[in-house]
Amino acid sequence: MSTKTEQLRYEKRASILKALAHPSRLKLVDKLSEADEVCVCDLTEVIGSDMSTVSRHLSQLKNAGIVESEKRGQMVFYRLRVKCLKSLFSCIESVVKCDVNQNMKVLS
Amino acid sequence: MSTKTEQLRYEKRASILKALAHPSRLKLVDKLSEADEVCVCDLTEVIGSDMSTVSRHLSQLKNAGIVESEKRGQMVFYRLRVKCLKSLFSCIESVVKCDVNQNMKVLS
DNA sequence: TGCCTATTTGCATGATTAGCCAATTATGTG
DNA sequence: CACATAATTGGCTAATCATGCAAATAGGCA
Repeated sequence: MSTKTEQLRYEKRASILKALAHPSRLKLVDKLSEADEVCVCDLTEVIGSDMSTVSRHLSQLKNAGIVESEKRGQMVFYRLRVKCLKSLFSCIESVVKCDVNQNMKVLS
Repeated sequence: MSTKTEQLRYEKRASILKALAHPSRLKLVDKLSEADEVCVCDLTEVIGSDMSTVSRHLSQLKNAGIVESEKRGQMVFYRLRVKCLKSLFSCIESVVKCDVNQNMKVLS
C-alpha cells in the first residue's frame, strides 16, 4: 500500500475517533444505543446543553458515519449506524481499568 | 450510578479517544503494535515531523494510559500498554466500510 | 395565512490543539 | 571536562473547536 493511501487511512480513522472524542457525543451514542431512535429534542434534555450545541454534536457524529438521521414531521430522529460500539467501548474501558491498576500500584 | 460519576466516566473515555484521534498518533500506535518497543528517534523517522512534535504526541498517548515509556541510556523506549487496540480498530474500520457502502449507494 | 414548535445555521468569543524552532536536561564518549 | 546525541519543555502562531444567542428554515395546525 502506498504511503499516500496509508496516510489517508490514518486520517479517516482519526476523524472517526475525533467525532467520538467528546463527553457529550459519547453520551449521545450511549443513549442512542439504548433505543432504536431518538429525536433531537429528547437528546437535548439528556445532554443539558443548548439545542444548537446538541445539533452540532449530532452532525459531527453523522459526518463521521456513526449515526444517521431521518426527518418525520417537524422532528428529526437519530439512529446509530454502527453496531460494534460495545467492543470499542470495552477496549476504552480496559485502558481506564489498566490505568486504575497502575495508579494503585503507585499508591501502594 | 450518580450523574456526576456518569459524567466523569464519559469524560475519561473521551480523553482516551481524544488521545487516539490524530493521524500521527494512530500511526505511532500502529508502529508500536508491530514491535515490542521503539525509541523516540526511530518513531520520529516514521512520522516525519519534528522530534519535539513526536515527543508531545507520545506524551499524550502516555497520559491517556495507552503507552508507557522507559529510559535506557540516552534513549527513551515506548511500548503499548493496551492489547485490545486491534478490536478497536476493526470497529473503526467497520465505520469506514459502512461509509464506503453508503457512498456507493449514493453514486449508483 | 399566521403562529407555534423542532431543528439547523450564522456569528462572535474563549479555549484548546498542532506545529516548529530554540533552549534545556540528561546521558554517553573522547 | 568538552562535546555530541536523545529527548523534553518553553514560547509563539495559526488553526480548529465548543458554546450560546439570535436568526433562518421547515413542518404542523387553527
